[in-house]
Amino acid sequence: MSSIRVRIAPSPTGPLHVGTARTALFNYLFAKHFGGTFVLRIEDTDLERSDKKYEKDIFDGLKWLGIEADESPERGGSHGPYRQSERIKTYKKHIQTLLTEGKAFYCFHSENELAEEKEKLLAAKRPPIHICEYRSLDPEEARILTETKSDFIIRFKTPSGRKIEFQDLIREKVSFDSELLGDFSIAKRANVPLYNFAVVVDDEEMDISHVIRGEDHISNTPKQLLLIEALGFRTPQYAHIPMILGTDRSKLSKRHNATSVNEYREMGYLPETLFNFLALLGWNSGTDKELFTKEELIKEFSLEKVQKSGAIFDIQKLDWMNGEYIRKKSLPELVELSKPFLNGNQETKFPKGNLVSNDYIKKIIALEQPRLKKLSEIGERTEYFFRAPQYEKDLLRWKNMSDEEITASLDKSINILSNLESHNVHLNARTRVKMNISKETLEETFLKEIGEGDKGRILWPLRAALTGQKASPGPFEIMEILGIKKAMKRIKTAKDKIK
RNA sequence: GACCCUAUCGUCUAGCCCGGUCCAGGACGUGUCCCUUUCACGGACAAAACGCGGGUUCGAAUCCCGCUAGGGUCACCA
Repeated sequence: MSSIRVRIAPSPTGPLHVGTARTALFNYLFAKHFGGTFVLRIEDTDLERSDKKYEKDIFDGLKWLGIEADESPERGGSHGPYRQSERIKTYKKHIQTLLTEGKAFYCFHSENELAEEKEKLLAAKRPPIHICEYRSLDPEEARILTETKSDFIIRFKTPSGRKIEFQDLIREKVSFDSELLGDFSIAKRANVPLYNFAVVVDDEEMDISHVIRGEDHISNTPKQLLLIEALGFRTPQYAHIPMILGTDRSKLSKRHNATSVNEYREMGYLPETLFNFLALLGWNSGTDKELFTKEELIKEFSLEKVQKSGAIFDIQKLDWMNGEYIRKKSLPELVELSKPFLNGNQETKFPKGNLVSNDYIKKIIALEQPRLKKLSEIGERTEYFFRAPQYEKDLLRWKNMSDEEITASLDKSINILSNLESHNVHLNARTRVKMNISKETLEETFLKEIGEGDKGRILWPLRAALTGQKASPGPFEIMEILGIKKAMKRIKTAKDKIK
């Protein structure tokens, strides 16, 4: 059995797009499932638009997701170089072959002429394809012309009346008529290869066995097949995967969603979330299982289960899944992951002179772990642990309590707390260990004091005074971390608000 | 406009190849309830789909044809 080699070939003209990442993921899963090789090559012959900074973004994004290439510009490999810009010699050779065999020709039309022609055809409601008059120009004449004219491109002499068919691994049989292809371009100016030509050459020379790519490439396939045939190359297996759609069902665009992997990373999504989520976009295991580890995905993945129709990127499901993965994290891991999101707001969240211990952060994060959907939420949600909360006095009101009742409620809390506090001071003095009062003790004491009544009458104003939030963890857990002193201070502040 | 691809709950999808077990299953989201001072977590329940029209068949989400709708592609971008 011949070995499986797949590739992705992003062009570094923008940050790593989630669509590209998903294509990379499918290629990766497919290759790893069969113990094959995953190649990452960079399509950067379009120098004007390519940028090293984006190349790095692509490498980093893929690495962050856990999609490691076996061969790439960074890692090297047996089939390099892996940047198109470094493979120019190879392309030249094959362009020359096509030219001398009369399968390609020089075209001396100017861009303006071409644009005009296209416009006319479109206006006449005809397919805007270019069948070039230069295709039948005498090769010798053409060669002489290339010396005088600098502005020319090389086109493939598309045979007419051919039916081009291929078996797509996902869509079964797909067929095209060569008549609709026109004499497509394969290189510009001084032998700079164009996409359709370059992929074909690279795929051949890199021994690519399976081409798994987005559905938007279906219509490129017949051109590539023609080139493969003309050059006498081996034909890879094709699999065209559905597109990722925006909420309006069109191609995922910036207008409706974040589109780069990096943006999701910055929003506090975990790499395993995105890995899992992207894998499920257009593929499923055929079971009810939805949460998969990378290893499980590699084991389960198969092209037969890939969907044929496009899939909308549903951010709500992504949020849910991220929450699931956040809950799966061990606390120390989550603390490490959360730190960048806390440090980002160092100024406001950690006021000067208020050094916060790792232990303190750990406790806070433990409290938020079940509620978190995105790491980026952590800063805002835990702000009241670092500074006194700001809020309107009405927040303190439970149901329709009067101001007097609220004051009484807060007094009661102060009462309970000061009793506990003095008891604790004694205890700490005896054991010489300074300890906060545990949430269990707090809860037990409060519940005993409240008795059978409506717990909300005490607990809501208390929690509101502590956090200044409509929603938060419970007061006992908060006070355990915050300490009785600060808690009492906040309750007093609340009382002042009522007055 | 031409060509190509696609079509099950709002969304991701199972089922379709090998018609009956599907008055269509799961998940997200939504709603109600339970837990609960609040929010979340957890639990229970509910509403929610076979695009339309013709066939074939005793029987069609499943097979065939047409229509419609959506998307993609038609570069000296990739």
